[in-house]
Amino acid sequence: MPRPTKHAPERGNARTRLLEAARDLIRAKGFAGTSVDDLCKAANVTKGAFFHHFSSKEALGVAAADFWAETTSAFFEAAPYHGPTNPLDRVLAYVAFRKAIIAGEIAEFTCLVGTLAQEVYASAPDIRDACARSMFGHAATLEADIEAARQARGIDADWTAESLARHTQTVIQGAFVLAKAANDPAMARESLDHLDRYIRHLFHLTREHAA
Amino acid sequence: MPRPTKHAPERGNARTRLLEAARDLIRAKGFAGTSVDDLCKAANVTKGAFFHHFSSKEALGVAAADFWAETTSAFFEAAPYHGPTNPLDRVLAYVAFRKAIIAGEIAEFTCLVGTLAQEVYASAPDIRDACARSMFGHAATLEADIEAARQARGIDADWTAESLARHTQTVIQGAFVLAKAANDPAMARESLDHLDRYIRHLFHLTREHAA
DNA sequence: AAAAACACACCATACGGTCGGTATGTGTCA
DNA sequence: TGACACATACCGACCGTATGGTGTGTTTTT
Repeated sequence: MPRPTKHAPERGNARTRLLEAARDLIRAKGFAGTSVDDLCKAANVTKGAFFHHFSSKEALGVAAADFWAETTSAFFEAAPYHGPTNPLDRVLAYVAFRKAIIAGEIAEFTCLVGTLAQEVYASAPDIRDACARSMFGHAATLEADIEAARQARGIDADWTAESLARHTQTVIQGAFVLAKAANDPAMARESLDHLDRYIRHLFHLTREHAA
Repeated sequence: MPRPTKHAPERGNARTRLLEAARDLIRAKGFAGTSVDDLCKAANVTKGAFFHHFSSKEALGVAAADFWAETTSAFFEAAPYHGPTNPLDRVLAYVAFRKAIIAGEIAEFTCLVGTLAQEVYASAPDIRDACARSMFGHAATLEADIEAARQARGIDADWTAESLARHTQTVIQGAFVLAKAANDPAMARESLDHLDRYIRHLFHLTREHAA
């Protein structure tokens, strides 16, 4: 038994709890709109702990983006869309999966690094770059399947796998913006249908083809 | 001659100058990251003038979104993409125009209401709704041409003009997010090429078709 | 014993907002 | 036409609080 002491929150994971609080609060209120005190309250730690683990609020922003990259990587690696043996089917399954997880509270399915980058791209280059690493790193995980599908189906494309992979992220990020403006997740799902249709067109698929 | 007085900035347009400052500063630093003092300094007015014209900072946010809606409406109405006689050509010309104006400083070509909505959608519903009006109002200006093109070309679509019009905005908003993260406008233009290709596919156009 | 992981009181400043006052335009009526 | 009343536009000092950040001390782990 780990012998809990007088302190209710377990010691040694304040950093993680702060990063989780950052992930949730920043998605709901933005970076500048989330104060250090807010984060400490949500993580159930004091300011001392905060500045013990992060040299500044901006440093937490960088760490939060890195944390997002790690957790989402693990999440998508474990996701079911890798199942199909056909590369193109995996790509379409990815889009379907992204659509499927757009449900519930907006703050819970939207993207931390998209929000963060849009807000601080000019005032906090370190955070922006961490966001870029997460976003484009995730896009890169799609490239191999897209390229394999392109060659397998002999598509003479005037686009690259890299470019199409990035475009999927464009649509997803834009879908989040419209969903927030309309306060309606359906607005985001709608655009993922267009993305699905676009990819099928690129690969000369009929709409009946099952993903 | 209007007889200028001892005051350097002309009297009577403080409100407009504040809205212009808001448009520029919020796009660069975000809403929460822009203070009332920042706005006053940029507009060359005092706080007294600010709170004379706006009851609160949030009220300014709403007014800035409305101001954006007005100015962009005028801008797009006067834009050259309305030239072609063919509705589909006008739609493609719109996409080309949107691509063409993505150049220079990021803060200067990105969308105020997209940034604003993404940041305050949960904490300031009034601002969010004003952003939605601007964004979806603009999208609606494309619907007629899309629908006309669909009928003219006899497309049996499983999508609506309304939905495709919104999707163009999704791609544009997402393109801005990626451009900010990568700190590179080319990242945004790239996705507009995919949007152009998608629309051509939807309408069974060959790539050679000139817009 | 030493280092890491906190807690907490405290600080300087920046923030949104208020308030009393002044300058400028505008309508009205003799 | 001019004088007065009134409204609008704007100024700038001030207020209470929230903010990011610090310093010192205490607890827990190694």
